[in-house]
Amino acid sequence: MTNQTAQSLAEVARYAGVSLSTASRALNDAYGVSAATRMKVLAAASDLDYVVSPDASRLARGTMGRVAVVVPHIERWFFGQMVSGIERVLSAADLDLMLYHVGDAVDRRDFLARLPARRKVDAVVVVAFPVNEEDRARLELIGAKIIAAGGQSASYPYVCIDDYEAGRLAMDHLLSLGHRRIAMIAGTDPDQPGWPAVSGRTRAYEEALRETGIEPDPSLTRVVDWGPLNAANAMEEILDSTQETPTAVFTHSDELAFGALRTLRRRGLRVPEDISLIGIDNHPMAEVLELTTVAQDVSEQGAAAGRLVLRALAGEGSAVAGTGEIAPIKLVTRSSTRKV
Amino acid sequence: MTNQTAQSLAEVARYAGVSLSTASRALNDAYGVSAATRMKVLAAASDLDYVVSPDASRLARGTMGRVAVVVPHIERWFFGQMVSGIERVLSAADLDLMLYHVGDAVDRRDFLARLPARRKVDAVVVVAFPVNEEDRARLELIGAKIIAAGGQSASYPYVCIDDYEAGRLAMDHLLSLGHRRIAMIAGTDPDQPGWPAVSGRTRAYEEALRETGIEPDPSLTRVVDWGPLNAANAMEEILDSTQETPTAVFTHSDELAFGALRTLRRRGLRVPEDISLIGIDNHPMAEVLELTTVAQDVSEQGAAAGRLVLRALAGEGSAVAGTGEIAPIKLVTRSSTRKV
DNA sequence: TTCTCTTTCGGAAGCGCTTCCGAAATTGTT
DNA sequence: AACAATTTCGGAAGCGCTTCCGAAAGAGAA
Repeated sequence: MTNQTAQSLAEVARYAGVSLSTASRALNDAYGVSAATRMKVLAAASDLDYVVSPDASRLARGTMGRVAVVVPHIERWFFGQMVSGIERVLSAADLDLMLYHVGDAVDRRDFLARLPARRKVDAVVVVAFPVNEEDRARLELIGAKIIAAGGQSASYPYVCIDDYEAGRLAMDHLLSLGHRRIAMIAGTDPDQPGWPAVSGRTRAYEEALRETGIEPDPSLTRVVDWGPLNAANAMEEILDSTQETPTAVFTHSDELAFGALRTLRRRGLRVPEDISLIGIDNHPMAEVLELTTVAQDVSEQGAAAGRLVLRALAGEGSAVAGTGEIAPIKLVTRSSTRKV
Repeated sequence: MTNQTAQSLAEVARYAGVSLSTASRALNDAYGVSAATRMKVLAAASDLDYVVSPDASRLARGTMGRVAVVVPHIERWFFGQMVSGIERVLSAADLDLMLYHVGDAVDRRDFLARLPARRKVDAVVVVAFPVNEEDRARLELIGAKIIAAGGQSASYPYVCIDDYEAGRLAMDHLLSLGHRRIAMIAGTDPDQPGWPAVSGRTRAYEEALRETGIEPDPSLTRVVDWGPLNAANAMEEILDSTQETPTAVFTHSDELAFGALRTLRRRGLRVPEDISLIGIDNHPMAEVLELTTVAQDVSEQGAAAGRLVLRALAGEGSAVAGTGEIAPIKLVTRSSTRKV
């Protein structure tokens, strides 16, 4: 029974003995076609192993059924989690996800100059990545909704954590353990010039200290590109540049903490006996390395972003500019921190 | 100068004062249209901020310009790297990448039942993930090329490492350091039933031992789902179930090694003083944790897979079934292994 | 200057589908 | 049984583009 495959609706219609339009209706509308003929068409379609060409369908219908997801780094944990969450809800909604890697400023320019005008997508999700007013305007002009994930925005709906709160959770934890001399390794992305240079996490560090009556010591602070090795170097610098070793280190992310951890171990400093260490993320390796951290569910944030897309496409008012979701965070105490 | 945007080629043609067909040719063919008129059209297009609708273009042309990338886990390092490499070459070739997450067998069934028939893509790259003969046939029927990444296949082009070789590199390293009592933590994916149960890495373990005159001891071996924590447990089991502690541990991946490392540390076993540890991958954390490993460049494998796609689409004979690329691997010696 | 050979361009068909519109068939009403 | 109200279905236009084909225009040859 090698039943041939139908490549077009026309073939199915002919096979079913109805007109093209009726066949189309049977497959979609479901109205204006009798149950009997619908069955006939459906049977024919199944017989011929036919499925509509979504492209032609959309061309005629005028919608895309696709959403772009733009990430600055595909390979990092955070972005993988995010994409995974987004994919989950988009695929459930039968939307296709087109992945775009936009590394540096050049890429970004290129991407925004091309995709938008190409009207290939109904929406674009930008992950931890800024879109300026002009680009936003262009995108909206062609009817593409914008959603931000992993970063706040006044111009479009977003989902992210409260970076300041996350920082405070970490810092307050250290302070409550009695730590006073606390170093910080801050993460930054040189390729994202538009991104707020000083994140809420840094602000949290400074304010938490000041509220405890401590003036932040610049020699205890380093700003590095995300990545464990950079943090490892920063940790060395910090240890070298100060006479009095800090009793705790707050890093902007777990991956930075891992790097710091390496340096500490190499220097013979035990964690947490000699020095406490805390990160942010709850990266899977954090559990393995017993790192105390501020947990966030990135995959779930991705899912939330996906839901924002769905709402925006449905034209619901709830997905308007500035409407954001703040994802929950939570201190996860492991054995990398202890009383001073 | 709020120049309005053109939504269709027709508008551009009118604006440029040429016919629709001429405008189309000016934008594509580049043949059969004089330089002067081409300039006119190009100027008009630029004036009106116009870009062709790739969908309509493809509908008319009959090609998709898209390739599906199917991964069982988006969020893991390996897959992130792979996708990142694929994306790099596809986007350079102006192909869109549609990402599909296919977790378990149900997803797989669903995916293969839908996408193929939907003729949405020109090719599909399956990452570390089996496609049976029937599915392959269906995909080819609709003209979609298949490429495998991170796994071998007799039915379509692939790119992967030689797992056996990788395992041998690791095992031979340990053996050459004098280790004789070597444990193994093997990785497996319960959601990938079609995947070879016993990978080349396991075979390498056994053969390397036997060649040295050692009969593999089952109590020194565990097979776990990928993920550090599982490996941590496996490591505990191994330590518990044997009187004589192994002098070295070979894990199928670095992430498994990380988990094993945790257990070893907790048990007070020093690496490498008391026990040597080796993995496969050269995961970024391996450098941080000083793990000796067998390095592979996964991103580059992704890029290679992308190139295979390009060749397959170009109809080149070099991308035929079974034609594979074996990516290079290399032992990276760090301080987690030493002479026994 | 007249007649070919090219080159350049417009017309029109068609990609596979949706959907408006009106004709035919069916059902209900009196 | 005759007529109106529905329902079901086919015809055809059109989504935005590509491309074949042939006409018009320009260039070259005689």
